[in-house]
Amino acid sequence: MKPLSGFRDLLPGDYARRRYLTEGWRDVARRYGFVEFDGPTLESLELYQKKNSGGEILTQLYQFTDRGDRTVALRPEMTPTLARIVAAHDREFSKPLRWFNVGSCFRYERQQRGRLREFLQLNCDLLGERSVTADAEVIALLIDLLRHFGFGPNDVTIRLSDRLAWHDFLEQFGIKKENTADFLNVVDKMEREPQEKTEEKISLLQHSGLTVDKLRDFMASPRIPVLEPLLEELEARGLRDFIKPDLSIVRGLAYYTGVVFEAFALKGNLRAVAGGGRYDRLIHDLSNGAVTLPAVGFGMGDAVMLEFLKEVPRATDREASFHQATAACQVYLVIADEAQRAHAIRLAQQLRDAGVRVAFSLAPERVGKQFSAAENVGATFAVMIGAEWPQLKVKRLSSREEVSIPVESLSTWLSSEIS
RNA sequence: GUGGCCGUAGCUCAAUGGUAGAGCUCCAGGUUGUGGUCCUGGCUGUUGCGGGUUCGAGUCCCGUCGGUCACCCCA
Repeated sequence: MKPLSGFRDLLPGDYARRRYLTEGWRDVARRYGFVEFDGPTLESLELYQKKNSGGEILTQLYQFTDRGDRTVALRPEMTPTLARIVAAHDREFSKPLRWFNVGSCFRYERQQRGRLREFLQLNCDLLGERSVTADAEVIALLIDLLRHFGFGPNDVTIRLSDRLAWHDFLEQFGIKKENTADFLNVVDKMEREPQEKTEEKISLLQHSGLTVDKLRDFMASPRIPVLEPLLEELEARGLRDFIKPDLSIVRGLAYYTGVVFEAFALKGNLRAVAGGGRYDRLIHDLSNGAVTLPAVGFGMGDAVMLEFLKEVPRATDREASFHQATAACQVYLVIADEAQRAHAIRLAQQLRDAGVRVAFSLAPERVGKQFSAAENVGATFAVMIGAEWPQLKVKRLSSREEVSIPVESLSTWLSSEIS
């Protein structure tokens, strides 16, 4: 019996990796004053259809009709849920809101490395603030998340763009607002398509004098005026190294209105590890105009991150030390003399009361086996309880150093050794 | 959704169309107090599944399911 395609069983080792990731996410998000919230995994299909998410994501929905004849969908992303919740509780919170969430999302896609049908996503959103500082704050949080896991500017780049730059550009050529979305779609694809195809697409849109060359010139322009204030803020934070302005980033979701960005892994042939942007109209539209809240945020997926962590040695080392520090057990009691078992069990209990992670052999076993078991559960120390009770031998398994100490000083000894 | 490659023991893999194997893991031993590298023994397979060709199919053909890579797109 295997799980469904694109879904995962998490064995303890896998789950430890997930914990490393999610604990890091929460730790860094809280450093920025973000608070955690959650919402339902299943939503009304309508939430995603209403001009909101738009585009590709609608074709990837896990949707069905429930027993009450409601058309529902597993959430493919968190933002519509967040927007719905915030619109409903607008008056209960002072602004701005700094909210984050860690939860499962679902997309019916063909799976490959770093892409699954159920994945965990970190979502961080700053709501109720229109200023560029809010954009900077959110992008700084994204960068700090990456730095926290050991990634530097040589490992990952934030490609940064702004849809406003495109709106201004299109206005010069008299391209109508209703054609903007189609046009951004052309930009989104032009990196990957032959020039003739791009030309053909452009000619289909009503315009005056726009050519592919002009488009390329614009995209190659060294300065993007609308981005300057944001870049200055990031410079002031010392995070400019991570940023690469890139007008080809427009993103597929329909609701973005301003700055958009994607964090790209430069190693391991991976894909975007995170993406987001400003969506100042989503909450307004979702609430039919009842609530207007500007917002900016991003999502980061676990599937790509878990692969990415394996690609960068510095990140891998950092993760390894986490796993060592959180191993199943710190102390393994080796019962060398069965006559002392009662003492050993009492000792185990005392240590556990003191917060130490302790295990021991549940049945009589050869000392050699017990040492193997100590190794296998990742214990730092083996404490041997034998005929010389109440004297104990304490062995550090990594170095094989052994000291002999009386049982009453074990607790003190351990607390000074376990850092 | 489109295309390429691959499905053999828990894992990694082998087997010119002719009796399904190895290494690792796991389990039990190496008699009575010391583990990562020793020795011995043991367990596990409807060769992904279903058809077909053949005296005979893990091997060839078709379908199907699963994995993987690329496209697509994105976390």
